Amino acid sequence: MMLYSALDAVMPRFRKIFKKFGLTEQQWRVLRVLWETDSIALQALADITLIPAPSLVGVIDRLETSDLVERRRSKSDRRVVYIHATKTGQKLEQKVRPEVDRLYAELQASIDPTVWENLMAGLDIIISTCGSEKPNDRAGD
Amino acid sequence: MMLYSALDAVMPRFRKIFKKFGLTEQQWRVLRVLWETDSIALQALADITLIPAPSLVGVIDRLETSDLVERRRSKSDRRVVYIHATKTGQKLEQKVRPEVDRLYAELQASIDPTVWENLMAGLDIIISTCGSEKPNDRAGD
DNA sequence: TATTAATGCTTAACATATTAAGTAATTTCA
DNA sequence: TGAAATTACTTAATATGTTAAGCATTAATA
Repeated sequence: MMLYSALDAVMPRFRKIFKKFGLTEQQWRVLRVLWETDSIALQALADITLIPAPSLVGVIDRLETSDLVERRRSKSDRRVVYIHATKTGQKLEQKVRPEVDRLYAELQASIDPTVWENLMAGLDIIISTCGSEKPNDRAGD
Repeated sequence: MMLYSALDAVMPRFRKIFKKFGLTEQQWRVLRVLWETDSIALQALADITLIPAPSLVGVIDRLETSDLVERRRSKSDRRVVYIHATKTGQKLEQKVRPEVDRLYAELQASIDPTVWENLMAGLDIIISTCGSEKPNDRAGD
C-alpha cells in the first residue's frame, strides 16, 4: 500500500502534463522509449515500458491513429513488428519532455538527497530480490 | 518507473494468492478494511483503499454479487451508503489472510532491515511531500 | 422558505491491466 | 523433411483506472 500511496501522490501531477498534450501515461512511456530508440520490437517495448503486450497493442493502435507512431513488419522474421515514432511523434518530444523533466526535478529537489538515495536503493533491492518470479520472465534471454 | 517496477516485481505473487480464493487485488483491499471496520461509508472506503469511487462502485457490485459484502443506505443521511462484510465475507479472512501475511513476512525477511526501514521512510516522505496536490483531497475534513 | 450550492453515490465513455486463447511464422528434431 | 513445440503478435473477456457528468439528498443562504 505504501507503493500505491506514493504513486497516488506523485502521478496525478504528471498526468496533468500529459493530458495537456493529449497523451496518457502509457502513451508517454512508449514515446519516451521511441525518442531514444529509432525502432524497437513490440515485445521489447513492452518489457521496457512495463506495459503488458496485450495492453500495448491497444496503446500502439491509438498512437498510430494519432499519427504519432507507425508499425513496420520485420522482413527477416515476419512475426516481429517494429514500432517507430513518426515525424509528428518526434516533434512532440521538444514540447512535452521539458515540462516533465522540470516537474521531476522539482519533486526530487523537494526531497532530502540522502532520503532519495536510500529510497532508490531500496526500490532497486526490492526489484532485484522479488523480481524474476513471474511466469513470463525474460531472465535467460 | 522505479515505483512501477517495484510493484511489478512484488504484486504478481500476491495476486496468485488472491486468485486462489476468487478475489482480485482490489477486492482484497476492500475486504481487508471491512474485516477491521464493521461498517464504513463508500467514500471513506475509497480513501482508505485508494480505489477511486467510480471504480469502487463496480468492485462493491461484484463483491455483492459474490455475497461477500452488502450495501446499507444510511437512515440519517440517505445519500450515504454503508458497506459491510457478510458472514461469508468474514469467514474468508481466516483462509486468505494467513497466506498473504506469510508472503509479506517472507518478502520482508529477504530484505535487509535497514534497507526496508529506509525504503518505508522514503515512501512516507514522498507521500507527505508530494501528496495533497490532488483536486479531491480530503485534507481538511 | 425557495433557491442555490455542496455532498455522496452512480453512470458513462474511454483507456488500460490481467489471463487465456488464437494465428501466423519460425524453429526443433525425430 | 514434416509434425510438434516455440515465438511474436493479436483478440477476447472481464476488471479496474481516469474524467466528466448525472441524480438524489442535504446544507447554506438570501
